Amino acid sequence: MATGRNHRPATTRSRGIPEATVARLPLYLRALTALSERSVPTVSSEELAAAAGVNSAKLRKDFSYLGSYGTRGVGYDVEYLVYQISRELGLTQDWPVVIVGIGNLGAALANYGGFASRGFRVAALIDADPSLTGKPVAGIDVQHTDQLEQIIDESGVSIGVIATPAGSAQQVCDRLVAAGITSILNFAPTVLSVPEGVDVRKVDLSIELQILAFHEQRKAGEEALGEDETAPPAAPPAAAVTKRTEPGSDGDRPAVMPA
Amino acid sequence: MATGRNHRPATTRSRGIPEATVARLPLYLRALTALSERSVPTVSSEELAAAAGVNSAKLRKDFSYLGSYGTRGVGYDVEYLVYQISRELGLTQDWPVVIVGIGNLGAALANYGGFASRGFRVAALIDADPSLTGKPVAGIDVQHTDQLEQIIDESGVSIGVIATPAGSAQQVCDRLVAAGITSILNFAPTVLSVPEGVDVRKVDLSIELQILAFHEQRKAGEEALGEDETAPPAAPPAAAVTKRTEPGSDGDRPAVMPA
DNA sequence: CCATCTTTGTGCACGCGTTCACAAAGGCAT
DNA sequence: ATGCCTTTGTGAACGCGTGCACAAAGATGG
Repeated sequence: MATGRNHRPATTRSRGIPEATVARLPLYLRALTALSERSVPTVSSEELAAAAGVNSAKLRKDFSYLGSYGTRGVGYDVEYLVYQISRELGLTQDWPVVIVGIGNLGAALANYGGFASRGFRVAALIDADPSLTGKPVAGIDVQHTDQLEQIIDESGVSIGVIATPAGSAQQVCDRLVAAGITSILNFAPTVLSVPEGVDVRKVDLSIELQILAFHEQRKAGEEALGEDETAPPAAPPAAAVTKRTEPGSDGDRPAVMPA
Repeated sequence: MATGRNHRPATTRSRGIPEATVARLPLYLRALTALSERSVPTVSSEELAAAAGVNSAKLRKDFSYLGSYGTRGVGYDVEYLVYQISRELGLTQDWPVVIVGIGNLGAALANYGGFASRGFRVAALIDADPSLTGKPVAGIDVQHTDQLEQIIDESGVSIGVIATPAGSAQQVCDRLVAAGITSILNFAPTVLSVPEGVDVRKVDLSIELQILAFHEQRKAGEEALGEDETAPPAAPPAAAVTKRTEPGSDGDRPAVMPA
């Protein structure tokens, strides 16, 4: 089995900044950017917290990890804070990104305008389908998987986006890592196995919907109480379960992949 | 200010099941489905944990919240577990879903085959652009925003997906909620404000990339140690910051929206 | 029927994250 | 200059989540 890697404590305090705080910095940055565009000079923690959708105490503690950038009695200087957070997140430099798997989702990602504005630049598009090779998507010619290593080597990208079917994801991942990629954003519904030192973040629409369904069911169950909620459908070892998923119809493509 | 809502403890133990466990159930379900398709009858917690990318102790504890579905010395019956988790997540019933905002992403979502296999059915597509009205996307005719309330009322959906630009998101959200939607998956880069009882989950590609960039920067900084890492760029109140984001270019559209 | 071996289920401890509450700090008006 | 008022920054408490480690349970072979 090719698993067992990719398990760090998940609490790696990178330079003393808690992971939970890092995950919220982009939220603050977005809210601050909006304020900046409206030429608002300063904000209080209360206002900014409301705009970011978090607790004000949490926000202040988050900022305290970055340093004392506020002024008591006044608040935070918007422009200065934008810069500080941008710098902390590493957004003051340019991050070339390669997208592998130019299906419906990959194409959508390539067209995403929010990349450039945050310092992310789509450096290359790669797909295994020969019929796509050479065709422009979002103004960039799609290149064939065969040249993956060469492309990464030449463009010097360190962040890869995987938007391939699940079946190819691990293979693509391995090649990306071997070619020098150290950060991967994975849209394929698979658990990727990577060596230590490589970061993987995953986005899975299906999972989010399932979590919503859980809460939705709970809400419905509370209203119409007294349903046949607790009725064991079959014997534990007996396996006469209505399978909803016919083989091959799912778990094969990432969220948002076309047919 | 129209904020201050949408803040529940985030630790709502729905029926005793921790939120963190609920978030992992879809992972287990996916791994189990794969095993089921390979006709594997039983799995141990160790094997399944490896396939799902989690700790085996964590997995056992997660399952313990659902009940004692395993057999000591043997493991878990795959089919039975698939059913139990599906039932717990509410996937044994059909969940009609409405997608609002048929841009590049919305269209990609509409084409996503993983919906149906998990019990999610795209009931309607809605967009504000009149030129899209009536045109089929993924076999479904796009309908105009004017009919939003009517559509939701007739189709009886309870889950809505927002893939509109950020500027329209809150307005769309309000209308969805008013029409009876109680669960929202938000792709727009905005903090949605919803009344109590409505669940919102957000997916933001830009945020994920920024988190990756942070770690990537940290990795690079550790290698090339001794950089001018700690060099305050400007005075705090002075605001001569190189703004990377020109107004309107960002924060206006959800991740994966076309131009 | 008994012994052995595997694997579950969980009690317990630990650590991170969140929140409260308040003292310190700075602006501002008088 | 002085006092008041606002807001930050943080010490401390609490709660959830995670992982260890082991006892209980059941299957399996003799």
